[in-house]
Amino acid sequence: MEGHSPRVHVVTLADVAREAGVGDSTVSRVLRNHGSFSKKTRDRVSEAASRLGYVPNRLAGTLAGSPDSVGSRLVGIVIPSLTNVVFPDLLRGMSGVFDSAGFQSVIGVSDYDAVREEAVISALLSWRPAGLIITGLEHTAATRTRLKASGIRIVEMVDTDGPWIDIVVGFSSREAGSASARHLLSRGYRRIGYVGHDISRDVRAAKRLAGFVATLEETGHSVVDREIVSNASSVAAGRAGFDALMARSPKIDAVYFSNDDMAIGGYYHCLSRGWAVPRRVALFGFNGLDMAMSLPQPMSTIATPRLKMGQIAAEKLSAGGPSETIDVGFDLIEGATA
Amino acid sequence: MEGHSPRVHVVTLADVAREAGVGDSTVSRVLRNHGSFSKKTRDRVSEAASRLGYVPNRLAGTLAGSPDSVGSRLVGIVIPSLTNVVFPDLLRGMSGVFDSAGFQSVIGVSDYDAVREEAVISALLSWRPAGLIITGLEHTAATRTRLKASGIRIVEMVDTDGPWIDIVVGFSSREAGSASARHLLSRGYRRIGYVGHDISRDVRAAKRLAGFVATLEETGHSVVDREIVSNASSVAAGRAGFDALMARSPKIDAVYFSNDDMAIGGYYHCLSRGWAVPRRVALFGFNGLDMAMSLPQPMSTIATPRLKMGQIAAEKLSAGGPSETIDVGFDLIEGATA
DNA sequence: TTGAAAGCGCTAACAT
DNA sequence: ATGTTAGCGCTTTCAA
Repeated sequence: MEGHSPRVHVVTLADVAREAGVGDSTVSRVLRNHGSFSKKTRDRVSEAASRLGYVPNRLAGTLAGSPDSVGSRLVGIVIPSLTNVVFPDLLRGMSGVFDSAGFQSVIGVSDYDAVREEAVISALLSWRPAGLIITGLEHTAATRTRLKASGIRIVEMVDTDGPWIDIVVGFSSREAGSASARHLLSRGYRRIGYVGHDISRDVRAAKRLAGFVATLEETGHSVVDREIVSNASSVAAGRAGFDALMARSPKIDAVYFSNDDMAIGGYYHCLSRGWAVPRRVALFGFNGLDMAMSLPQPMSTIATPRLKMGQIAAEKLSAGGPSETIDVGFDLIEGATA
Repeated sequence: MEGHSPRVHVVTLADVAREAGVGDSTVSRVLRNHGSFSKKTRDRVSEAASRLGYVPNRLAGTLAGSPDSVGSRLVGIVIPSLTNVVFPDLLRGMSGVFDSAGFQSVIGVSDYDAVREEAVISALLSWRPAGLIITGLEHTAATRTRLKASGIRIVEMVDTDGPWIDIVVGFSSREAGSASARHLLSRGYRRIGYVGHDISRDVRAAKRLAGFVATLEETGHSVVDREIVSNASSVAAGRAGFDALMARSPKIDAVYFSNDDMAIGGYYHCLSRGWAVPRRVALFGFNGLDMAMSLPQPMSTIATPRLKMGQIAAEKLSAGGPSETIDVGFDLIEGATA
């Protein structure tokens, strides 16, 4: 800290009060437009405040605030990753709602790791947020306990398959996998492969695969071969995985990908190889990304209501109703690739 | 709030002190591992703390903290949008640094609007952050004044073309545009078009275009036709804009896009039309996204060090050196599309 | 090594 | 309608 800051005196509420020639509490009332005061004092105060460039200290405000109003106008958000487009979309959904509600969000990234998540949640809790929005239902026992003990609103978003804490907003990952399997079967594909990214960390991708496999097996079918790349999902990873899979099992007639990024990689590979899609091989993704739906042949995939989930999660957090589970569902997109 | 919370008593430092049979300040010292205390008390205190499930209240801690330690372990981040992949990448870069430094980040979205930005920054400032990372150099006069008066570290990231406040981490958008123009000219393209998204809001896209046009004109050339779509940038928008442009000016031999998303749309259109790239028409993007580089023909584009910018921005914010401008540069990728 | 006491900047009774 | 007085939960002198 050298560039500026010769120990800047930050303007406080007391400074404003002195400047306006009124008491502290009057300033507080005027600035929060709460309680009663004459029109004249209102003007004097707001004028003094802006003349001094007063910025209220929310830390102090929240600390002093009534013990009823649990927490501040801060909300904590925990997402597994910023790499995956899905999460920025969720944030975007919340953003609108929180903006109009006057909430600020503190964001933590768990990196798909329940232990890191525990640490991140502790850190967020120490800011005494009004509530927490977290991703998925898989948490450590300690996290679950601490969350319940916190007494604040907890929203778990994205997935609905499992035990929850307070409010859940999402859809069934397992069911999404099943629906994908049913679609491929109904189209007549029988030699089905899978290309996925590191699934030990992405629990929901694992659940989709589980639902997918279960549905195939219920009808006497199976995944004939699978290729798991060790990295996070990406177009490049999908392309490499698909290449490896098809080289090993060329008779495969349809591939289920862990998500659209991966599936786009597969599609690019088909383009390069000159393979007709879906004649030579059908492709099925997950997410319903813009990039995937705008391909020369729109991807067959499952579109998830990410913005909507974010919005609902934010609304439920700020509203304060009973605990509940909201299933937002998903849409199977019958694209041109499967 | 009904699900749980029959007015939960949140454990305070005083509770821990009572439980451990010591004074408040002792607990404070032990928990922050600062000052001196016997090994015995250390154990008693930390045991009591974990038995009670104590979560320190950072609001109170920061408020009480020394007036020297400007601000908390909170940093404010302002980005224009969450839609554009670029910004999550920047956040990701910061995330790692802040995690290890024990900082929490509060994020605000300005929606490419200087007036909204002003409001967002005020809101962030009210949490008394240790510093602020904001995007770009274009701010309202009021924002600039308030930022300077705040006395905290301010990092402006992404762009270096213009007047700054404290620390700048980025590259020259104008120069990126120029480099793109030079590349297309050196490859022999002469009938050059432009397809862009709403540029009145995205200042940096406008600067790139300005640099691009200036360089063409310096060498006696010009942009023969341009198509601006009114929406935000997306693959679909790029495709539509490119279609319109080529329908109107079919003789165009190269197109400069406002970014990779848009350029991918153009590429998809060529695929659908069966146009050979770059023979029929060359394409040039901006950003260097995974999606663009993994195309059957890797996109010719400019890759920007987004993670690195985020990292450096975060480091500069936490480190506290003199004001400075750090130019991280960019890489022109000689792909297969131009 | 430890405790007591004085705030940090604000809000919320309670007076007036 | 407005001022006065306690705190909110913590950190930090300053004594002991």
